[in-house]
Amino acid sequence: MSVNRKKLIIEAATKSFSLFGYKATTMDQVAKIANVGKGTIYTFYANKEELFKEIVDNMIVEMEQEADDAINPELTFTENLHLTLYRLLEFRREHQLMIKLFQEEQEIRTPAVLEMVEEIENAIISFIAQKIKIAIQKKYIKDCDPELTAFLLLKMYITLIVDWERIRKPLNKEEIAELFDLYLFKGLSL
Amino acid sequence: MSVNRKKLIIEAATKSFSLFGYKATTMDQVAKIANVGKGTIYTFYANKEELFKEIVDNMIVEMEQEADDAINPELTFTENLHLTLYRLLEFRREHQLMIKLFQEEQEIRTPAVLEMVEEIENAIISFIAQKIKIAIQKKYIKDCDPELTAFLLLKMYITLIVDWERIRKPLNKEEIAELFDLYLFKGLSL
DNA sequence: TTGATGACTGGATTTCTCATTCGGTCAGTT
DNA sequence: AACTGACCGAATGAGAAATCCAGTCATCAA
Repeated sequence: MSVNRKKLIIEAATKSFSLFGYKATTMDQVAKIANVGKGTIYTFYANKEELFKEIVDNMIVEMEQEADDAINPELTFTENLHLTLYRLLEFRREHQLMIKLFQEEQEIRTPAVLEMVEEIENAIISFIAQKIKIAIQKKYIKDCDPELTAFLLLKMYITLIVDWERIRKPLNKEEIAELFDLYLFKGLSL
Repeated sequence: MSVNRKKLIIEAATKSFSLFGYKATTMDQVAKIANVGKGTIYTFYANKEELFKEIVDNMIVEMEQEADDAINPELTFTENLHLTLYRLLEFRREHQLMIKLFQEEQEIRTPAVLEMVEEIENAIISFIAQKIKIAIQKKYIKDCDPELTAFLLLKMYITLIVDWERIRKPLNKEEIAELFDLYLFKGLSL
């Protein structure tokens, strides 16, 4: 083959979805950026949604890698969990495609986007649940439902970082780590 | 006076807002149900929004009374907190006006409704924060920011009852009480 | 004279119509 | 056989016209 057309398409689509979101990206546009006939895209992907899924799945892999990189074996489980969650939320906050996706989820509610956002949430929860499962096995924490715990941890994290900021003063990284430790690990009881 | 027109208006407005929501309730409709001229409403309330606020504020008072009724002095603080939060969320789930409000908040996003929903949330948080503050004074729980804690407790409760149900099997009252106790009071650490 | 009223107004919203856009196909080209 | 882009029609958007409704105020009844 002369050039890797599939790669060109993926790059073009990533660029376009990140820049304009799902709805505002047209297949003509992707074809043009990729220097490829529109029909060629359909030899690799059945439809726009499948192309989108490929791009999002790539991003999820990238995100999980970043989260893994945040882990430092020198630190305790709690500290690492904090770092991981923080990195995941940072990724959500900084990554162009994520930003566009959440915007589109809120404002336009494109069904394909709602679906993908759900997939991203599930990927995050599975990722955390995996870490929790290991922590239970290694007796770092009490026995509990890993999925439910992961779900709760994430929600609590989002509450501390995003929701609380919306109504009161934002918290810095250290304060969040402290609160996280207080509420979920030490517990409120004396 | 022959009849208490203000009372008639409040009753009519409560009925209409509960049945049709804010947007779909017309001042003509309220006037008709109350058997009152439309202009009369404007002698008591400056505009539709003020009338709405009166109705919502009445509901908040009712809700707080119900939550207080749920408290049983024989039980521990944790158990009572659980009962209170549970009752608050039950009220939210059962009360016709609440249901309509949350629906309208999600689907139509009427600004006046968004504002009122926020006021309701704030009322709930203040209510819980008050209980927390007392619990700290009486040394039932660790020292912590009462507002932030109330906020987190409520969010966590909603997560356990509403959000988790959406993606997995719903939890019953006892399971919630148990999880609530595990996560927030005992903590995950061994 | 005063509290009550409902016809009236105009800005906002909805509905209808027509024009445009874009996902997906396929006949033709290389 | 791989690739292309003109073409199709369903979906969406823009614009105009019709309708709705919050809020006013001239009028009325007591």
